[in-house]
Amino acid sequence: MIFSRKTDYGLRALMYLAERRARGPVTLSEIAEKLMIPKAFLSKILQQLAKKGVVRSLKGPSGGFVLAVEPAEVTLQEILTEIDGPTRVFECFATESDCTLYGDCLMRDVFGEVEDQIGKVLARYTLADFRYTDKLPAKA
Amino acid sequence: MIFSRKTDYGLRALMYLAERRARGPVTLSEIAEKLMIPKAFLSKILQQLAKKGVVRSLKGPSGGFVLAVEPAEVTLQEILTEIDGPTRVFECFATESDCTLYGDCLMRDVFGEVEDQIGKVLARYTLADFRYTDKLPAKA
DNA sequence: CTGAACAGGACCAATGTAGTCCGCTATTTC
DNA sequence: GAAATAGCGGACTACATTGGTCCTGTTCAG
Ligand code: FES
Ligand code: FES
Repeated sequence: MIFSRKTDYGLRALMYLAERRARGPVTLSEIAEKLMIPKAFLSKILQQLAKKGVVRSLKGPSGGFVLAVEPAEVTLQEILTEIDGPTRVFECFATESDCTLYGDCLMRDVFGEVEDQIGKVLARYTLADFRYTDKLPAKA
Repeated sequence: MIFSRKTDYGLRALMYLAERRARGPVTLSEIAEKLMIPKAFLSKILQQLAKKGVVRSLKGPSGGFVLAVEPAEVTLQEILTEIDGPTRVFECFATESDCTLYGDCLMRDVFGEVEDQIGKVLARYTLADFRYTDKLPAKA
C-alpha cells in the first residue's frame, strides 16, 4: 500500500523538467545526478513517459528530455497512472472460487469508494503546483 | 498500491466470526475450509488479531476463535490497521540525502491528504456492515 | 565521421508477501 | 492423569514484484 519508488523518481524528474522547460533539453545524466537517481533506472522511467507523450526525448548531442505538456495541464493522477498504472487498492482474492458466494459483499463498494477518493485528491494537483527548488542542503 | 491478501483473508474471517458469534468458538479448520484460506496462514492472521484483542482464542477441545468486539464498534480502518499496519501511501525516497533540498516539496502534503481521505472512507464502515452469506454458489 | 545522447532488450539482486512445517503448550473430557 | 483436541510460535521455503544493471543498438549535431 505505497506508491513505488519509480513513482517518486518519475515525479521528481518531471518537477525538474518543468522548472527547466524553457532552457531546452536536459540530459538524463544531469537529472540523475541532481536528483540522485540511478541513471539506468531513470532512463527506463523517462522512456516510458516519452511513449505516453508526457516528455519528449531528443537524441544526439545537445539532446535530452523536455517536458512535452503544460505543467498546469497535467494532473498528478495522470502522471501516477502513466508511471504505475491505475491506482488499484483491492483485489478480491476469492474471485474464481467463491466471490459469488458473497452476493452482498460490500468490499467491492468500499474499496471502489476508496479509489475514487484517492483519484479526487490526485486530480486536484498539477505539475505546476510543485517546484523543484535548487537550494543547497541545510547541512552543507 | 493494493491491500494485501492477508487483509482480504483477515477481513473475511472476521465477517465469518461476526456471523457465528452467538454460537460459541469456531475452529480454525472450519473457517479455513469454508472460506478457502490456507489453514496455517490463516492461523497466523488470527493469532495476530488475537494479540490485538479483536478476537479471543480458546485452546483445547471445543476451543476455537470468537469475535471479541461488537461488530458495530470496530471500523474497517481499525481492522486494516491491525492486520497490515497503518495505511501508508507514500514514502519519500530522497529522505536521507536531499529531501531537505525540497523545502516546499508538496508531495508530503498531497499524499498525507490522500491517506486522510482513505482513512475517512474506511472509518465509515464497521464489521456490522458486512455480512457473510452462506448461500450456495450460483453455478452449482 | 565521430562522439554524445537516448532506446531497448536481457539480465540480476533485493525485498516483501504468501505459505508451510513442526514441535510445544494449554484445555477439556473421560 | 491420560489422551485427544486445538491454538502458539518460530524457522523455514517459494514466489512475485520491484528496483536496478549492462550492453548493444540508433540517431543526430558539429
Ligand atoms: S467476496 Fe469477492 S468482493 Fe467480497
Ligand atoms: S523530496 Fe522528500 S517529500 Fe518531497
